[in-house]
Amino acid sequence: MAGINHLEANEVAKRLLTWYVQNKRDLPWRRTKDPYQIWVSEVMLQQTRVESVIPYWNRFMERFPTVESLAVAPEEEVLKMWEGLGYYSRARNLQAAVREVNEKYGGRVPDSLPDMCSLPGVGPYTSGAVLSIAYNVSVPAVDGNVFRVLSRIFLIEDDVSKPAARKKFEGIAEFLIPPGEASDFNQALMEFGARICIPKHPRCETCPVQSLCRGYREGVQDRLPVKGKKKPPRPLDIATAIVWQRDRVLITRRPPEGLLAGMWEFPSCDVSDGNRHEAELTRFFQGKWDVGLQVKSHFANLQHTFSHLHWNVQAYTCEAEAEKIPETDSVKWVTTRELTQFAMPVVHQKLAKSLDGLL
DNA sequence: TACTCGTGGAT
DNA sequence: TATCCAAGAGT
Repeated sequence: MAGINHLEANEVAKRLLTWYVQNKRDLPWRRTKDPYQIWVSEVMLQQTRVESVIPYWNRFMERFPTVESLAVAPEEEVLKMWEGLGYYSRARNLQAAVREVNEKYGGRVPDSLPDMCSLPGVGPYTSGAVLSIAYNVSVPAVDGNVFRVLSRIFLIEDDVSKPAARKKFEGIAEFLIPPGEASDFNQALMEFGARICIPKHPRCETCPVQSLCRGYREGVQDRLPVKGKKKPPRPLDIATAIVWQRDRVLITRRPPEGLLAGMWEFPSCDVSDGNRHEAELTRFFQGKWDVGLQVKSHFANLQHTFSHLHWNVQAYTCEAEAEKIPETDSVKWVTTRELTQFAMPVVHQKLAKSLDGLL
């Protein structure tokens, strides 16, 4: 292995493993060896904090405890269970993958890398994580923690935001795995990164591998890993119509692909071109349902920032001829009570919450 | 390769 | 307050 000898590797691995066994957190998905349940946890944990995932995973396991229970569930119910977690294509891909496992593999989660990796939503990290953690297969599972930990210990200055860096880190991570210890060791790398070798101000004073850490020795641990800077979110102006008909309000379902795919929302349109919101909303309803829309009053102004977008949402209370807007698979008239049954993005949940005062 | 795709918490 | 960013994958 490039610049790392066996003695060094063995010592680093041994100390991380020992530290993990003595210090690991009691997380709910660590109480099971069920590959499906571990898989679900890994998907939920993608780009998401442990504390956020715990209640979602507990509810999800209660409702969908097995591959088959998730495979046969209505997609809308799965999405509702995922509401608030973000990256909703994870839920759609997970169910598609589980259905594939149910049919092609008789309901047993694959224990081979090619099979696992071919499933939708299962990439190089998740496939390695499930195989190693659930089946103890000796494959690497390189996530953001592992990039950070290895880049510091071995002083690697490759830009980890570039896909090319992954190969090098996977090679080292695999090289480090003590024979027969893939499950604990891969989790040790991640747990260590989450608790000791943290992004800012790493706790080097209490670090079990301090004496072996090249980054610490050179005093550069705070500048690792090397990572390209993100672009700021692009601003987007949105106009939203709160359309009432007696005690019911109009909601529509977003398209099955793209931002917030399949989520329900109050009818909205992009008004970033600077046109007047009333005119744009009226045109939107005219084009979609061939119905007139009366914008009554400004209702709320909400800001919401996504990874790459910044929404400025202006919501208006409106009136329209409800008879001309029939319900379909993607159009519903619902009471505020029924609203809670539909998966909505957080920004529209906030609008929904403030609707109660309107009735 | 670079961009898309959410959310809430830490600094 | 602004920025970063957390157990990534798809295109």
